[in-house]
Amino acid sequence: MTIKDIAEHLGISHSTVSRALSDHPYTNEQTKQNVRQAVERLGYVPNAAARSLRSDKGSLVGLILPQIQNELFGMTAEIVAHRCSKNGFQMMLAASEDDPVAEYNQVLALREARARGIILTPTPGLLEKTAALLQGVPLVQYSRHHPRLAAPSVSVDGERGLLVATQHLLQLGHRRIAYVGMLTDRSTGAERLAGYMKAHDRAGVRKDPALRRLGPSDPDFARAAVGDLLNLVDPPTALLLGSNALTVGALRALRDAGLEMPRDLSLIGFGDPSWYALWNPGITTVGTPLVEMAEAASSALMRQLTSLAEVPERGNAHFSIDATFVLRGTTAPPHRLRNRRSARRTHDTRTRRAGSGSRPAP
Amino acid sequence: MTIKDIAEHLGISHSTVSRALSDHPYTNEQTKQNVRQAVERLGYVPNAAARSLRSDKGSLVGLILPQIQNELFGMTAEIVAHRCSKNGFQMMLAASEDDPVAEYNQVLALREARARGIILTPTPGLLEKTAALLQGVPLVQYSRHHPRLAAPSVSVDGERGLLVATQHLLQLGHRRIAYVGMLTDRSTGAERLAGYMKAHDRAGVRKDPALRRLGPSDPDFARAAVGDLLNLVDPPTALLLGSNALTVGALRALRDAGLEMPRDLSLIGFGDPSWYALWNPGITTVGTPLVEMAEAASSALMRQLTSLAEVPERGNAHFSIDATFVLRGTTAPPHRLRNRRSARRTHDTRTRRAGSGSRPAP
DNA sequence: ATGAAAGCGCTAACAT
DNA sequence: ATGTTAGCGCTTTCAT
Repeated sequence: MTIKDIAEHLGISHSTVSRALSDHPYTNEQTKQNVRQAVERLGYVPNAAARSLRSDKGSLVGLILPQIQNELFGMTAEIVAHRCSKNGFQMMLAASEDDPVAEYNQVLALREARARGIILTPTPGLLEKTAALLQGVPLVQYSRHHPRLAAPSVSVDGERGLLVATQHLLQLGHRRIAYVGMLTDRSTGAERLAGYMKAHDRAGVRKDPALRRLGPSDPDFARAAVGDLLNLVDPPTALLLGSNALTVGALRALRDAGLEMPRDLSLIGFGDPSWYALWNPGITTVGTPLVEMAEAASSALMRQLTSLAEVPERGNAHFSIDATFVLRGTTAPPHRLRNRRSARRTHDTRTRRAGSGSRPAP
Repeated sequence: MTIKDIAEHLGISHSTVSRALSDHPYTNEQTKQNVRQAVERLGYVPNAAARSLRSDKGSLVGLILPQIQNELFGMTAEIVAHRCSKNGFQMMLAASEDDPVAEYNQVLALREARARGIILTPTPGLLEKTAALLQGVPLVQYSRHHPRLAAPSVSVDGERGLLVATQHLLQLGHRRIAYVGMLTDRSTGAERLAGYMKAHDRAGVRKDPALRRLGPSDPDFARAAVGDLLNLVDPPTALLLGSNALTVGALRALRDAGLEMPRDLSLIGFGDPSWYALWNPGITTVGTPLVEMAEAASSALMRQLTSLAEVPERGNAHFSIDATFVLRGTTAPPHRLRNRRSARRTHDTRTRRAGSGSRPAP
């Protein structure tokens, strides 16, 4: 079923059909009716390929995320999709699974489909040819940023987030605070670790390297690392996690060890999936404001796409969204300092902002 | 940058370039080298629209899910995407948010892009024109099925799942078992309720309509419904949930009421996100075997796409995947029957199959 | 207000 | 082995 079939069926020319369908001003109203009716009856569906070939009116926007089975990225995808369709774009989602080759293929597919713009969470090992492919395409880096990519980025301020979280523990009296986080090849891993370190430096507290465990953002890694930390001669009194997945693993290790929080150990998680609040006691955490981040990324891309300038400014505008420190029930003064049981908190859902950072224009 | 530019640059014809790029057998090896080099240097990226216009070799497959911010559908998307790319297809994901109009637009976009096949979780209010648009397209219904769609479906056997769960509670001695589930306009809602009912009938236990609350699959609905149930003159001793979202809401209501499980109330959730097992005590639940379901749906679609038959059989093959009954710590005999504390279970991760159902060929 | 015709970038006969 | 040519379905001048 093509535009020509419709034309033939109606005994008119195919260009008239095209005009009728695109609501061209100088077209007979009656003809429009006839065409619309025929389209309906014959079940004609326009061919997007032909259209975008002729007039470069493609409306595809690509979103490449490391994984989507995770509440964080799932929600991101939903929000970005929403924002795209509200602006007349069609979003295409792909999962790179942190594999640079898969990432390359996805970027290639998007470029072949002449995507108008891309939002990408770059893998640490981003291929050189991928970066080349991305040249000149409206791009926004999401959640992570790669040095090779000269494009604006939107990410959570992990340094401040972990700084505030660590300070909270230090203030409670903890001196042996463990950190299980991601490797520093990811920008996020490096930043979060830096926050943890900085808090110690500022407070003049000695940092024990044995208390830092860096690895992949995988529950199993955290489970092993935490199990290991608990067996130390001088074990930590508090534990900080560097990602959502790592928090899950830590929780598992703690359950295996039969430890109770915050009695035996204080814990601050990362991310804030809905079940953290449901946990008993609620999990104190460094939350990532998903909605704000996704909105900011969408805005940043839309700004590039609708930019009046011929060459949209792809400057290194890095938007840093503040993390949210959510104080719940898994933190308390270390065992040896708690002499009054009454000091223990229960379900506290107070929330406060962890410092102030730059914010993108709405 | 087009194929013509490359040809001009090399002083050859554009068809030679095309052949070189597609590795045509009768092509000079040297020419191939030259072309590949020029492509690299000039940064040529093929135009997917032009290609699919000429030779209907589109490789797009659509996946339309109600929401993706949920672990269930997120994982599904990931698995389907994986299976697609392994078979040379490119997956495009869209979220309908259970809005029939959004659903229509997504199906239309997919049809316009000449998608080769679609996997869809139909909304209950599927539009007639959406069904018309889906005519003749390789289609698989996922997780839910709509009577208007004559296409194979893959879904979890919610009836058996809830039957087994209810029987478990009845065997423990519960006689007042509440069920908070989805409305019966969704096929899943109707089936799960049916399982709950059937278990009562088989055991000859009276069903109290006041103990059944049906509504949207929304945590807030469940929270209110459960709060209400607990205030009954003769409150339930056990609670069954009909979806993941509803389970979250129920947990919230129970926490608000300060109730402890399974001491004050037995609970069986639905779905099995990773944190159910981490909960203290572990949440007994009717699990949905995501991986199996997603694999089955992918297979069902791939079978249609690679079918040798001219007209692929779009018969009503409904694949029903068995639910998994996961026995953990939130179920116990009702209060009045438990006279020995020792009967209480802790973290039990034993798993068993809830009956046997048909299974698609691998 | 409508028809005729050109051309978007590519592939695939058909020539050479 | 390579060049020439004809479309794929559509939009968009340019005539009429």
